[in-house]
Amino acid sequence: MARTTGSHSDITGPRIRDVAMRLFAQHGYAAVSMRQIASDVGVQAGALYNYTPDKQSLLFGLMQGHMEDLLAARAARDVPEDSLAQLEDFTRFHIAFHMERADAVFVSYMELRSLSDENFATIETLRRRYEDELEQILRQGVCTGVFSVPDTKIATLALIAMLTGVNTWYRTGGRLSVEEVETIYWDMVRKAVAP
Amino acid sequence: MARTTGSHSDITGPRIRDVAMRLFAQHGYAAVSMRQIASDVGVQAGALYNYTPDKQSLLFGLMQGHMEDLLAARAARDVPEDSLAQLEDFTRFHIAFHMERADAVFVSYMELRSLSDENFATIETLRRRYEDELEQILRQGVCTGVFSVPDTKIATLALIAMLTGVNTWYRTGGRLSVEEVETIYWDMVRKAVAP
DNA sequence: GTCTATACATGGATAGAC
DNA sequence: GTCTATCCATGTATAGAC
Repeated sequence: MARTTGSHSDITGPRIRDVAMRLFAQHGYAAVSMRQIASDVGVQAGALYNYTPDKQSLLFGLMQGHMEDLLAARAARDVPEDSLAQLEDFTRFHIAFHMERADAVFVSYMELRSLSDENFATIETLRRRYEDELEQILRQGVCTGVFSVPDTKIATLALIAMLTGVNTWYRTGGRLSVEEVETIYWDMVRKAVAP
Repeated sequence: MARTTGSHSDITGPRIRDVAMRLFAQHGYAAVSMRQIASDVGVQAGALYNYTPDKQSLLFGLMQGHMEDLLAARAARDVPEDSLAQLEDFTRFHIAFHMERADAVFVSYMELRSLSDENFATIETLRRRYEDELEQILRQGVCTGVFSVPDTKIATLALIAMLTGVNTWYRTGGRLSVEEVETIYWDMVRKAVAP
């Protein structure tokens, strides 16, 4: 059936999000203009406001979407029984998920300060929920003597920082596959928390 | 002796750098205006240009100064003989140095993309030189069997990411002293690279 | 060395025609 | 749903007086 010329609501929306994510990751939220986003999408600046009330909401939607994808993907996973297998599963999941979404990870970490207070609180809650999963694994393992760490909260943050650091150097098409990177990091994680 | 009223070249210069570092860390380079920096310093915007040719040079000077401080502080240290002691020394040095300069560390990492191509290359060279020191320690230790890591380059980046991650959670005046934090991280680093 | 004043570009966001 | 045109705020940087 016929559609009015120039009407692409089902295409333009996702395209705006894709382009904004890429530009925010590359140059930073504050350094990217709505005109630049529109130009890359192939529309005029005014058209963007059919999809987002303002620039801040566009950023927040991207970050919230990323965090919810992360939690949903994590929740969809079968959790092994013993602590060591759980930690390996978390490590491999974290690396694989984050390597596939370099832009979203970068934006979600770097642009926390660009969020309004209210939006920041929302994202922080989601991020904390994810961190808590790792801390639970560590805490239980410490209880049963499978792991030994000086402080489960600090170890959680230290491991996540280490794992997310993959994004600073990994480039798709490099000499290592995702699985090889997973294995390299798992080796270090396993030993770092060993008794 | 008398000084012309309103003349403070020896005070204003450092103040501009301090204020700019703090504001860049808090809001990001692109989000901070020269007017805002001037306002916090207590001068008019035009006066800033007696101290920096432009905003980009101000950022670059801050980052270059930080990296040179880092390398100088590192070079001033006595290097222990055996690999394990070298790694502990590096770990404690990195944490203590970075914890004391949270703003500079944050800016130097987050604002790499705000640098011009030429300035970026200069900073990258300095950063690489620092990373190479850690990689040398790891490489030698692997040779002599003191350490075992899957890949010294990746291990270097993983450890630095983990250590620098302290800055995401540590706040001065918290429950842990700098030395306690050093010890907690050293425990994990030591084990992570153990054979 | 700092000020006031300003040139000039670019930003977010909106109004109304199609 | 998109466009053109525009409002108005804010940005970097400079000129010239003091």
